[in-house]
Amino acid sequence: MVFRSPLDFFSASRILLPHLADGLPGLCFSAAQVASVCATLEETGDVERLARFLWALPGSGDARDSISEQEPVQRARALVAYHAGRFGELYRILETHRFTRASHGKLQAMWLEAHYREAEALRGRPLGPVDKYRVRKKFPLPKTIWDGEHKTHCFKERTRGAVREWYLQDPYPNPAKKREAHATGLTPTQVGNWFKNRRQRDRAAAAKSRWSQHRGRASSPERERALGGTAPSVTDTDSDLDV
DNA sequence: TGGTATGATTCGGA
DNA sequence: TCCGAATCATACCA
Repeated sequence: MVFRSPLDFFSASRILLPHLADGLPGLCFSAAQVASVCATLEETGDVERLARFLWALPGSGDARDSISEQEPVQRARALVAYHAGRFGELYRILETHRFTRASHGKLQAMWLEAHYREAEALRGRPLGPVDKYRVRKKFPLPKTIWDGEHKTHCFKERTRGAVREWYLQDPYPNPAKKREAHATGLTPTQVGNWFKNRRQRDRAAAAKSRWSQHRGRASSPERERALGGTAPSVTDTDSDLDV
């Protein structure tokens, strides 16, 4: 019989030698083969089988140590802990083993999702985007699953000042002007977004101030009703609101 | 923790 | 393709 992979071997041995059941991997597989089985089971999404396989690995000794050095094995342990809701164990695995960049995405998702679930259970309600942001701030990703690179969200004050100047000159920049913005380190898309957001927020502010003036003049409930009773939409008559 | 400012994204319309 | 509107995501402050 030819086995294409350790997983084939694992499957076949369970059929041919059921009395040995899951006791096989620790006895028969090299650390590399155990890692390969873990990776394959993880890929197939068969977490239950993965859990049984891990459970059957040697609990102590040199064999265990060499198996534990394998990244796919630690990744599998983390996955099983996550699915079993053993979040403490998941965090310990993620914090105490250095993972390669290729694994970061998946492990980061697990780290965050586990913390979200704990926070949800604690609060008894689903988390909104802001709640999730706060959870992320409270439990930053460990360096073992993150390259430490921060993404900047806000533009530099100098950059913002320059774009503000252009906006005052012309709130509708042409493509050439957007490309000019390259000097500030922004992409044309970023410049376009900035102008679009600025126009939208200026219109909203103008509409709001017009509305408060209206309200100031509305002295009776009848007049209030005549004006519609709600603030005018920012979609109304933009022409006279543009900066 | 709520409020707010700000950059990015999505979607429909012209 | 560009626009406005709505909304999301992130960051910060009180």
